[in-house]
Amino acid sequence: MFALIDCNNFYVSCERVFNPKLNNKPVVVLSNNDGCAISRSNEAKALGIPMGAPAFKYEKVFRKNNVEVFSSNFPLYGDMSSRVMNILSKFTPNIEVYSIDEAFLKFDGFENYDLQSYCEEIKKTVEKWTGIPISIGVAPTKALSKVANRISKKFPNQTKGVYLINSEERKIKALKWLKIKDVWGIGFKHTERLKNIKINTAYNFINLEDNWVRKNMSVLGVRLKKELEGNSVLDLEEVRSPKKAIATTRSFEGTITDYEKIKERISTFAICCAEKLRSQNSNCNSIYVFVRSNKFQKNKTQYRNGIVMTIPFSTNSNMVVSKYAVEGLKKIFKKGIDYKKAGTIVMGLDSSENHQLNLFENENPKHKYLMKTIDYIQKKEGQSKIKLASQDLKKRWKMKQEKLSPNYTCKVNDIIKVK
DNA sequence: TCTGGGGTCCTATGCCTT
DNA sequence: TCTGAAGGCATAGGACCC
Repeated sequence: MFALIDCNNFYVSCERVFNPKLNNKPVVVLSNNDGCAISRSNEAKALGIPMGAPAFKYEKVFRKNNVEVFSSNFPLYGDMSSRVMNILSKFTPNIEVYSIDEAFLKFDGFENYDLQSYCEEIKKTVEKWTGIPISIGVAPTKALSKVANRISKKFPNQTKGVYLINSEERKIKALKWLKIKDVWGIGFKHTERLKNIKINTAYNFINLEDNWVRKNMSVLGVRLKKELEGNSVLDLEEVRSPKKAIATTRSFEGTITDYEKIKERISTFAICCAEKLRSQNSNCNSIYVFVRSNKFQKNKTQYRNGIVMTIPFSTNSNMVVSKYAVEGLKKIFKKGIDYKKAGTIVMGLDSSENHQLNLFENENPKHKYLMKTIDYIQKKEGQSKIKLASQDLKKRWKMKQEKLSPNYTCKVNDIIKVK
C-alpha cells in the first residue's frame, strides 16, 4: 500500500506556526515578485480567492476582508519541510519526498498493521512536533493514494484527515466522485479533450479504450489509467536522481526594451546558474537563453525566442557561462520589443570530479581557483559583492518582497524570543 | 503600473550512420 | 555508387507537476 502525505496549505501553515494570530483568519502567500497567490488558507479560499490570483487584481478583496498577505519565504518553508520529512521517515524506511510539501510512503510488510490508526498516529505526531497540519491518503497505487488524499482533505469532518481506499467499492465510489480535471496527471489540455468526448470523471476515464488513451495521451495516459484501475505501475523513487538542468528565470517589474539592460540581466542569470552549479559540484556543457514579451498585453507585438548555446567543454565558471549566454542573447534579441521575462537554463550537467577534458578546447585552469575565491568572498561578505563587467555595478534590482516574514528557523536574528 | 519560478518526461522531426 | 530500412542522437515543443 502507498500513502500520500500532503501538508495542508503548506506555506500558509508555515507562517501560522510562528504567528498564531493568523489562525482562523484568511491568509495568502504570494509567489516570487509578489505576483500571484500560491498558497491560501481555507478562510481565504472561502472568500473566492483562486489559486494563482494576481495580487494586484485582488488588492481590494484583501483589504476589505482583512486578508493577511505574505511574500514567499522559501528558506523557512524548506526548513519546515525537511523537519516534516524527517518525522515521516521514522514511520517507514520507504519514503519518496515528492515535493516541498508532499511525500509518498510505502507500507511493505505492514499486513498486520491497522493502517487507519497507524496513519492517524503519523498525522498526530507531525502536527505535535512541527505544528503543520497534514492529510493522508492510502491506496494500492500512487495515483489512487492521490485520490484518497483528496478525499481526506475535502471531508475533514468525516475522515479526520486520513482516508483509505482499501476495497473495490471505495475505489469505484472515489473515481465516480473525482472530476476529470482533478486527476493527477491530467492538466488543462487533456481535460478539454476528454470533456469533448463526454469524459467527466475519473471513472469515465478508466472505461476508455487503451488504444484511444495511448493515441491521445501517450504512454503517460496509459500508465495513469492502470494506476487508477488499481494496478501499481509507478514505484517509489527513493533516491533522488541528479538534476538535469538548473534554471534562473525572472519576470521584470515593468518591461525592458534596451539591449544593454537585458544583457545585464542575462549575464546575472547566467552567473546565478554557475553559482548553483558550483554549490552542487557540477558543470554544464550548454546553456539555453530565452526572452519573451508580456503575453498578457495582447495589443502589443508578441515575441518569444530562445537558443541553446553549446559550450565546447564542461564548466561552472561565471565568466564562461556568462559569455556564452550573452552570445546567445545577441542571436535572439530583436529591437523594438517590450520584454517582460527572460532567463537562462544550464544543461548537460555532470559532476566536477569526473568531467571529461576536451581534446582541443578547455577552460582556462585559473578560472577554477578564481571561482573558489569568489565563492569564499561571497560567503563571507554577502552575495553580490563581486560582479563581472557585464553586470551593472551601480544598479541593484531585486525581487519584490514587500511582505516577507522573518526567517524564524534559519537566521539567528529572527529566532523567536520568549519573554 | 502590477499575472511566479523551477523542474520533469514524452513525442515528432530531421540528420547522420550502418 | 545508389537505394531503402532502421537505429542513434540532438533539438524543439507540448504537457504536466508543485
